[in-house]
Amino acid sequence: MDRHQTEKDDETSAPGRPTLKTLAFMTGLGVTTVSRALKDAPEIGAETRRRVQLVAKQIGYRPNRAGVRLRTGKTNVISLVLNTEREIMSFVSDIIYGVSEVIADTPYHLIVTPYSRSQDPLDPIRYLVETGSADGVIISRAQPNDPRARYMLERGIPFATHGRTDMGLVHPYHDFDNYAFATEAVRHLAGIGRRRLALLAPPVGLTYHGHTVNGFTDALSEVGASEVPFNTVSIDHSIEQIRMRTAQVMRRQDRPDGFVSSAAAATLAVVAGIEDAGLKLGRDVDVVSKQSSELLHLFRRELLVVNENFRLAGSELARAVLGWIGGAEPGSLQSLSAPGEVLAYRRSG
Amino acid sequence: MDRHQTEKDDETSAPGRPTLKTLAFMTGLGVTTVSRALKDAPEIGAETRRRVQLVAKQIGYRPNRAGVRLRTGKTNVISLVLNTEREIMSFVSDIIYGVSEVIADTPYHLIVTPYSRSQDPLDPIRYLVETGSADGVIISRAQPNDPRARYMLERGIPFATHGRTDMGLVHPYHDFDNYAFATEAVRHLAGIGRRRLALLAPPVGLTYHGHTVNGFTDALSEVGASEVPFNTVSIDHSIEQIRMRTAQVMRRQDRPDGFVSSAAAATLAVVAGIEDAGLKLGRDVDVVSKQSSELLHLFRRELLVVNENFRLAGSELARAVLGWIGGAEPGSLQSLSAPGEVLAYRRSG
DNA sequence: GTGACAATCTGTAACGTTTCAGTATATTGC
DNA sequence: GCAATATACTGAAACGTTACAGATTGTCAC
Repeated sequence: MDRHQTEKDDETSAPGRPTLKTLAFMTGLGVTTVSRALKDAPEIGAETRRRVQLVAKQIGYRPNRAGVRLRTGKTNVISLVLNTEREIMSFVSDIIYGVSEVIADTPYHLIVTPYSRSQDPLDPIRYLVETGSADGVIISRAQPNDPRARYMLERGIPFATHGRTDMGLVHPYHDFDNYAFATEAVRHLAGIGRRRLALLAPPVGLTYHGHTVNGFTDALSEVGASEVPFNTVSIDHSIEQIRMRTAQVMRRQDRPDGFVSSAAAATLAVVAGIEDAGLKLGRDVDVVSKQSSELLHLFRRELLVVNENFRLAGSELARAVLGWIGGAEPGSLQSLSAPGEVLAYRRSG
Repeated sequence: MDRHQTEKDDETSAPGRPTLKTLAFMTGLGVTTVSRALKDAPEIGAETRRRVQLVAKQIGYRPNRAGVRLRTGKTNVISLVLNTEREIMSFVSDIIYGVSEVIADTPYHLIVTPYSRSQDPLDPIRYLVETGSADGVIISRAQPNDPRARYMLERGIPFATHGRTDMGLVHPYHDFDNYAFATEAVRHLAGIGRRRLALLAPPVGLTYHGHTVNGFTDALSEVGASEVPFNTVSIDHSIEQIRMRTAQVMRRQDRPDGFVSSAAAATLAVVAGIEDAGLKLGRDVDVVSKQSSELLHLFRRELLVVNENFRLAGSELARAVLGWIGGAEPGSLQSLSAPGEVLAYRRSG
């Protein structure tokens, strides 16, 4: 009766995709043996192993994800959690591709889990953890005291953050060295004679706001330049708001003669504001901006740029999560990307 | 013995997330009844139904995806298939958010399936279909004779394409009316006195290349303007190539006095090329460009723009796939987005 | 020859869900 | 009062996988 049951289905039911049962029938072995043979278990004879693997390859066997997931809890999914309104456009695109590159030859799938302004950023994380929807999570916009990181750390679910936290807790991250970016930017501006600098910073809640501001102010005192306060807007504000505030500050007599901007789109707004005030980039004022795709030099050739590679960030983050899932020490999965030189495409005037 | 088995686990094993078994124990019903009650099956008493649903809500029951998927084959996954190298940056970002909006209050997850230049575009589709990894697929960069669409149509897997095909086969799609875009662009340029126009078109293989070219040439003869051939580059070419070719053509004496460009990034390159040749936008030549984020007017205020909304495209595509999955007629799930007016931010000179 | 032991292989159960084929109980027709 | 039928519920089996606890050999020491 058992025997009967075991054999009745498979030789006839060819149409579906092959399963362990199919392989078992074809090789004349038990499904357990096949299962173990496929993962190179030592208690299976070497020849049997090869034989099973050969047949599996030939007929294109692919383990059923639902079966594995149900049995083991392993989802083979990495979730990328993104803010629907606030992420930089090229960030989304590049980080996805970066992650994809790394997981391409693994069984992992990438799922994108979005959340919107109105929601608690913890919501999507809770969902993922409670439903066990992913083996690992990547979050962006890290905060010094990040409830999401804390939450995942408590539940023991592997994750990596884009940006660092500052809670005395150790976890994988990848970050761009925004302190170095800001200091280099200030030094460069000082080097071309700029002395009154303004910073268009990242939004206040995020960790790299602090890094950027610190780099900026440290370098200011190093080179003996002064700061023109410009903290009523951040790169998260709308193009229009940034443009207006820039125009305002540029119309004052104590206006800045140099800007440091943390994002390319925001830089477009800053330049527009400068020109609204009737001033000329490269003559009256210089702007150093981060950019993630090499387009700013087309916009205004006088712009000074520092490149940040989000695709690299994506790869690093993916590597970090996979590493943690694979059992590596979280502390060994942290990386910091150094900014390159400040690039001047061409000076005008 | 059965009895014993059935009851032994659940009252004690609280820690894990609730399953149908948990609910069955709590309500004193069988798992079958609970399962049916949760999906409002008519053969379950009205009061029982309400009771089960109440308890389920209270304890936060969520069906286990792996269980459902294994049993029914339903994955509750939509896959967005993207070309790692060729997609427009903002397209990736916006379409993901557009899709997300629509699937937010459904059980669907969005997985991103990338493929690179080197691969056959059919590869990722085959993978998805063979492994049954998604209930529905969204593809971009539709071709007149699209093997991916044909393949999925043959296997009966629901999908939607960004862009139309032209194979006499009916399937859901969303498209921007690029024919209308091109005609409007040409008319506008003619309206401001431009008579020798060049088109920076989409790459030749894609369906909307044809739409754009047809709109362009039809409108040319309508307004009695002439075409300056510019088909050695497309918007898929690199910034540098487009820039160089533009500069070349602008140095000839029979140079164009108007451009129509199908993508914003490419437009930056065109403008750079124009200026390389020592000419001035808005005086010597005008450019009408599509854009998907409202940034071009910051770049050069003389640019003429037509907006294309990729977030909308994402939503429409998601709605289309879900509709097909839900049993709607594929032919009823097609939409075309009309371009708005050509927007002139400010004329110079 | 026998007991011990390693080397290979195997069946059963379980993960959580839905479908199928029932089983009780109440209701109806007559 | 009894069969037929509707109503409300139920257990068993199956989806494909892996872990567990064997089972069957063959080999070796003595």
